[in-house]
Amino acid sequence: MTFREIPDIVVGRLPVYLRALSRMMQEGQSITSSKELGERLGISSAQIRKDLSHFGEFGKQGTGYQIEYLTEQLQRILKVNTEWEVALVGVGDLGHALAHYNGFVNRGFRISALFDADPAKIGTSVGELKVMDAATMVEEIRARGLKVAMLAVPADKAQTVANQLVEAGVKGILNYAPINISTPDGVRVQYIDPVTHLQRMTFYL
Amino acid sequence: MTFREIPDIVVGRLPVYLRALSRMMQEGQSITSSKELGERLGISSAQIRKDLSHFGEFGKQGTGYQIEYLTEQLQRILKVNTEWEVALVGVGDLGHALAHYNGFVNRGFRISALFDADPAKIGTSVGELKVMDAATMVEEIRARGLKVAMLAVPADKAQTVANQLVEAGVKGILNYAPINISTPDGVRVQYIDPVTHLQRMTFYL
DNA sequence: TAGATTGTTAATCGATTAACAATC
DNA sequence: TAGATTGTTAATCGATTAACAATC
Repeated sequence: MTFREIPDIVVGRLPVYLRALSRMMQEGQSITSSKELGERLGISSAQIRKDLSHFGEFGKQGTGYQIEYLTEQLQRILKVNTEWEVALVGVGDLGHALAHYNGFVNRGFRISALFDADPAKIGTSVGELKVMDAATMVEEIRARGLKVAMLAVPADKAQTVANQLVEAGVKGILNYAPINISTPDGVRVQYIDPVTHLQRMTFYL
Repeated sequence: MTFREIPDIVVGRLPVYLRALSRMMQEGQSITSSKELGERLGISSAQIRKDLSHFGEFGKQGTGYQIEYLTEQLQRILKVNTEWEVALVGVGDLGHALAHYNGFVNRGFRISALFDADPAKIGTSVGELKVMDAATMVEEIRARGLKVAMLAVPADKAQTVANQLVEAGVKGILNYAPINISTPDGVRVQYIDPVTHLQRMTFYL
């Protein structure tokens, strides 16, 4: 029952459950079952029940799950019941799109600092934020106590910037650069590379 | 040895291998080993050898793998040795960023058609492409024979547009909308939702 | 040759599923 | 009560790893 024993693959499915539950709630539904949720997601009902059982008992026999209650519990488990302030490094096209993205709202994250090394970009405004000089990044992130960052810099800068983020105390990095980066134990990295996803599909075509 | 027997999880790692190999090649390296590649990626050397063994024998005992040769083979296996033309639906901030993204080059993909339903966007230029009316999408995609599409529309439009893409003959959809979509057998969907990735990290913080 | 590394087998490990008692 | 669905156990299934003969 301690966190260490929870398989990472289970943790990875919780956000997907959470997203589907939020959707159901938006649609006015108040109760669901592992069967219904599974059908929506293409996952077996047994797996959903098993996954949830790692964390406690959230349902009721014969009835299912109160969507609002289960949502709250999953948010608590994933620690997204409060809002994490996120640093965004690299304010190119992708960085702009992320800075304007309104999909973070109510899902536990808010971009609160922008950094770029390009003098032409430093000081400009993107949404409500001003782009700060990457040279001040370590200091700034540390002072604000930011623990999560998104990396949207070119591939050949990614490892260097990642090292700085680690130095600044960041513990989770969402890496948009199409390159693997290495970090010390205790620092998590997630990758978003559209091409790897596309290549995974073309195999089957 | 037929494709049906290859585990999907293995297919999912091939693009990662390919990316690392390209990087090594860029760095002027010409030979690598499963050990070295594994260390770069945080994967065991045995797993890399096992994964590759599903498709053939690409290395040489005592030496390792010729990076150029292995790259070619992986490109062929993933069918990215030629360029896929990709339709992009939804030309908001994210769509713009994707349209301008130069990371597709030499990795098997090229965006060749943009669609949006917003009259204010239809006819405008993004890069070298003109935004087309979403109303003509099914026809246009079918006529061009496009098989791959990226979906960057709001969540509440995603399923409807996905249905149209399927109707148009698309077999692979990269979905940026934060919602699960359902498609018939034979149509693959991959998801990119930054928030699910972030939530997966905060669990451990 | 000596050293290194592959491809593959068998063992281990872990994840998924089926089934069902408990119970709402 | 009858029907439905949970949480959990045990069985099944699949993926990873360790080990090593083959051989460059």
